[in-house]
Amino acid sequence: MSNLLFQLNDKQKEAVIQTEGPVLILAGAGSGKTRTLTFRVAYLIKEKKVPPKNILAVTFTNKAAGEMIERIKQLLNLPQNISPYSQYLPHIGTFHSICVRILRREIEKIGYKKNFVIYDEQDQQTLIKRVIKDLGISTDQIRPATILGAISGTKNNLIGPEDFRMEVGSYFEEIVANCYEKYNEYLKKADAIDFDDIIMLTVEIFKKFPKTLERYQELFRYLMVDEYQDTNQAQYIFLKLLAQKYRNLCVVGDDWQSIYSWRGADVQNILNFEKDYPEAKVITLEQNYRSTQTILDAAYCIISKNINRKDKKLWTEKKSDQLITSYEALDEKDEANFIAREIKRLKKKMKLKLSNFAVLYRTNAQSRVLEEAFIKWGIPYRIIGGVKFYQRKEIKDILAYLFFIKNPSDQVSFERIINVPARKIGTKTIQKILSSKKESQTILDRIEEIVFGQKSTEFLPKEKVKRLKQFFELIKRNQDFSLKNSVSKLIENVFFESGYEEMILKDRENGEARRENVLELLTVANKFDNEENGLEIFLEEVALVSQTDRDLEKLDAVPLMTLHSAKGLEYEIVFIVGMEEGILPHSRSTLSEKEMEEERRLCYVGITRAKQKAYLLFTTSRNIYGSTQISIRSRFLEEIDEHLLEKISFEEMVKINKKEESNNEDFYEYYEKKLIFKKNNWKKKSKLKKIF
DNA sequence: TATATAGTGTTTTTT
DNA sequence: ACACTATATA
Repeated sequence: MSNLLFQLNDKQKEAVIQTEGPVLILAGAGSGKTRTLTFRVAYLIKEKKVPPKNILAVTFTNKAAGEMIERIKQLLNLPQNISPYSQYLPHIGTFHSICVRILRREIEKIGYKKNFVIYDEQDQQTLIKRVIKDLGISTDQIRPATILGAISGTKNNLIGPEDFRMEVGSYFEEIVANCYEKYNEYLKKADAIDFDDIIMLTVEIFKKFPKTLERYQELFRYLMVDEYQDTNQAQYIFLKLLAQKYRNLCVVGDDWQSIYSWRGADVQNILNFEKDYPEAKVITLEQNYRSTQTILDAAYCIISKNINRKDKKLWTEKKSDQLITSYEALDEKDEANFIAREIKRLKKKMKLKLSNFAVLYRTNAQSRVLEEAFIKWGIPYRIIGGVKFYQRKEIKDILAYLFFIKNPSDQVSFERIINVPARKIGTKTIQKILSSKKESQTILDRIEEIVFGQKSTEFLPKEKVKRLKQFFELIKRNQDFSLKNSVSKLIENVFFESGYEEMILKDRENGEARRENVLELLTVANKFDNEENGLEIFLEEVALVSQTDRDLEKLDAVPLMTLHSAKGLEYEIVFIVGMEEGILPHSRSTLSEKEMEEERRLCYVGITRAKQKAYLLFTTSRNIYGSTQISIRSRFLEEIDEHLLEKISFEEMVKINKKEESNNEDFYEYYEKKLIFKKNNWKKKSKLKKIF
């Protein structure tokens, strides 16, 4: 182990051996924070002889947790196939996965059933719409998403419906208060909790039951938290309560990379750590192992304009041989073509893989033009983020069947599947079933009653009863089936029997692809086939896992993603597009200084992803919401010192490419046309547009 | 209940 | 430009 410490620099070592008491590690971009954290865990176990089960490490993504477990296994020389719940491994997971585990054991204390289901964003949407409808609120003025956002923010601040009502100060808040109450009521009726509840209810239990809290304080004696700048109030209190007794709380983060405040993350948590824990040891990791000094300097130019931050100065031993390149494109198409061109050129010249590049943008809408250009130039690309696997309709539908089979009270899942595939059962019939249902009755039981009851045809038309009976039998059959068969077999069964397969294959265009998605789900489910209560574990995992780790990394392709998705990643060459006022910084952020600081951090995160070189692109004019607008260079671009920048004009770009690749017909032809286009000025734009 | 049409609002999304 | 949703109509 002490051998291993040689692999760390002095500051990192300091952070590792300071095992007792509160520790704040301010880890700059690329300073090896995950490495430090992992070593610290290994050090605690090997040198300090702390039992692994007394260590809790919290990350923000399942991916990060998975990677950390892998690295710790290696450091501790543990077998690869060891169970993640083994006593030889510390507890490592996201806030949500840790809290769900706690809730499964303790939630009955506060009157919930312990086999609750977890509603994701889509489920929440459906539920809140139902609430709004039932309360008779008009959606002309207020959008469901706004109300949901307000409720979520409130939950993140640990404010319950009653407390919220007391603080109501406006008409809008009054509506939110009403919705909040009913929303929670409906959740409870469906034995469901939402993402925010996972943390909030755990804290509630800790506060109400000191004995229970103490048990967890004893268990998690050593606490470590990654990405601390992204914690919200609820998570902050959760940690505070757990750390109260032993005060062994080590947090790692970088206030300069806080980019999720709009989701409730509070930078103040990291900025105030020393106030909360006056005896805290503060260690700053400033040596950067990723980028060149030029990149670090340029990034510093931008971040240094922020007032609300701790100061630090990143440095590197890497020498800089490349400046930051800025390119003024004619429009977004030229911008995209420049990148495609440049990637082709550099890939050859520097012997890079496509996955060594990355294109980053502020908004998802910007990806389309890029995709078109990559297709045109025949460059494989991959969109990171975007529509997630588990959010695709066919996957959600099949999962809803499983959820309903497992929990026949689950109203959201019920409404999702009752008429998919079409069974001619609409809102009217659904309404009748639900409103006639007794409190203690499951939805399925009520349907059974209707279908087999004496006066069934008085209650509903014959046709509907027949359809409902088919649905009832489908669910019943599969409930029985699920008792004797594996999850994957169950999925298969549901997929065929429900007529879902038949339905999606009618979609000539995407049917086959959608079918393959379901088959992909089957592959995921296979992993749970040998587990005791496979269905349960499978649904749990599916509710908490996003799709990030499912990216097929095999194919070499250029990753395209938002600046947010890029956090934590690194690439040799990084392109940031749309360095324009209104895009980066985004127009919605220009009103408040706080939000402007976040945009600046976003830009900082983007630039510091680059190991060798960063390109900053902007346009002269851009098509936005269907109309062309003249663009203004981003203030962030102006903030970078002149001597760090190399500006390439359109003509220079053409010259470089002609010289280096005069044999490429495609390219030659394209730029000839573009040159003519530019000479011909703006007036003829529409005419020439057709050529490209 | 399914489908056509007009109207609307456009950030970011680790769980 | 475009996708999504609420409303009208078959």
